[in-house]
Amino acid sequence: MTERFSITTAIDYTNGPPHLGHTYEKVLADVIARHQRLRGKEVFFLTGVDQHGQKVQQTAEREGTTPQAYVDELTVRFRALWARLDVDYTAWAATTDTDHQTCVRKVLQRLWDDRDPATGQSRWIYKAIRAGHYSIRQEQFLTEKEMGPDGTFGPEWGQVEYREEENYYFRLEPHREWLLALIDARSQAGRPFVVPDFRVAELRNAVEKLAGDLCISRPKVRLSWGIELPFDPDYVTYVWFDALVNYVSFAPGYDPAAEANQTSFEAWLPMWHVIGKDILIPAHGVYWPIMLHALGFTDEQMPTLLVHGWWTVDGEKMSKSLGNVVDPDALADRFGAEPLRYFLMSEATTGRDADFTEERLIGCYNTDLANNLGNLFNRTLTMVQKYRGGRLRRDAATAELDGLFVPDGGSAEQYFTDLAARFSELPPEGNFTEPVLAIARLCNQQIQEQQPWELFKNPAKADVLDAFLYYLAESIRLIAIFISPVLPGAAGQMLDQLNCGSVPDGGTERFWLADARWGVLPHGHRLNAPTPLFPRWNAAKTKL
RNA sequence: GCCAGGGUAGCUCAGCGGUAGAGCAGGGGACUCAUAAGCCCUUGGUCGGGAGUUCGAUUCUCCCCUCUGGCACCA
Repeated sequence: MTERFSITTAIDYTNGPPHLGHTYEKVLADVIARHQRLRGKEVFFLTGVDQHGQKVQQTAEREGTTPQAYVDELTVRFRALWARLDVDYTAWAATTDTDHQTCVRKVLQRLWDDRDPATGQSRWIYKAIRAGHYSIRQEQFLTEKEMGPDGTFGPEWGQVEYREEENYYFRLEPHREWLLALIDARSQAGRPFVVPDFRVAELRNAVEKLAGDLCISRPKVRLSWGIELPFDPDYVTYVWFDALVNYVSFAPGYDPAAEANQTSFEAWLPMWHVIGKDILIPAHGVYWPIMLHALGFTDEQMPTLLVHGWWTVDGEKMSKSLGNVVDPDALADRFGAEPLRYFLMSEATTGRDADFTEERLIGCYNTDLANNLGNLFNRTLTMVQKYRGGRLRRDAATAELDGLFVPDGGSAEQYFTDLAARFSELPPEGNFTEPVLAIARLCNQQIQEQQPWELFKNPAKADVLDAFLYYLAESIRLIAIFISPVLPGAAGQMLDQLNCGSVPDGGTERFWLADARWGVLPHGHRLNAPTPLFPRWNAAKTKL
């Protein structure tokens, strides 16, 4: 059976347009998903939007529209951006979707119905009254630690009122020891629960200090924009049991009412969740695994959390008040979607914060894409056209070139096999651009070394020239395959220029790691004339 | 205050016990197939500071400074 891989992103809150951070996360997940597909896996890739909650309700009211109309409009913008950036998800999560709402209600019902035989009470959910100061803006009760020295609350909380309110709570503490054991076991097994693993200790600390339970409801009288609790129509679900459930509600074949997970659904577990560092603790690192555990998911079915950092702009935190929020659409307008994808993936070290500057984006584009990759394609194809009328000879004396590309004198076959194996083993948080650039650099070096223009002048060296051109053609075909997760569009153009309309063993997929081996282009194969893939960006052009 | 992660060439980072590395940026050179790209050479670092262990420390231990996250406390 085909191996499976599933990956999700956080779902974005539809209270404002998408920014660079949203974009990075989706591109990161897309690149990982494409890499897995390249390896022949069947991929489930879920992303989407979180549309409920008080802020949406309030903004919609303020703008004189309905919450649904308001979120629909923003949702279109998110989807349009992902389409433009070639984010190739297989399922779309929107929390106002009927199936999702049904699933959330079933999940809650199941936990509500899971009774302790001794008391007859639900083992996981209970109702309780809580009194205290409540921030309307932040939708939460405040504790003493938020109170200032003078007994008042800071302006960041907005209007604060004293309130007595009855709500439903989800028990967290009974799962603490289990979660600690899971975190430790996963680290010991070499596949940490949180990647990169330097965040594991952070999460562990948070779990050790876990206290109190999770409030999962809001009275309808003050928040109507949400999913009604199945066991109490006076309440709607508060964010986590709505938003987090999307990971399973939109997955194929999940049925919360079933005793055990269905095999059709289990086949997609465990999942990778790509999230920002701000929502690791407590949402994804604490609430979510505990929710899954209460629902009967096994330890083996628990996800891995891939936690990425944030983007700053010119060294400063992105914020609306600073006015430095980067609009991904504007960047794509100016520089193109693919260069933007490339920049995001090569500039950021997964897990850490990264800085965006326009200079770096342009520098990265010119150096890597125009000068290195693009120019390599252009010069290679041009030489094949000029020296051999566009045709390759596969049967030339390749043995003469063995060892040129490999320090220890290995064969071309071995070289390609090793490269493909190494590329295949890249972890999801790995660097997908540098290994490809390394191949391009090697090719550029070898061109200088072999001096094909001299070989061309010497009829006695005709065989060597043929062999060398074939070697270059195969190398750039390999590059096209390897770079395809990051630059799917450009990689397609690369194969077009190589006249690889359909890849031999690729089946329905155009990019297939199985094709990343030596000697695929047939004898007499005709390459197309080159067109520059990434025209060099210069300052004059920016003024156009 | 506690926990974790950083502090290595101008920039982004790798190395993590045995004479300091890569890419980019800067300087010089030879070449011409190419998007004035590429290639070669090169400038540049007492590897945050101090002490210790060791034949030997960027690499291990301790202390300190500093940045980033998380947690807590005071109020």
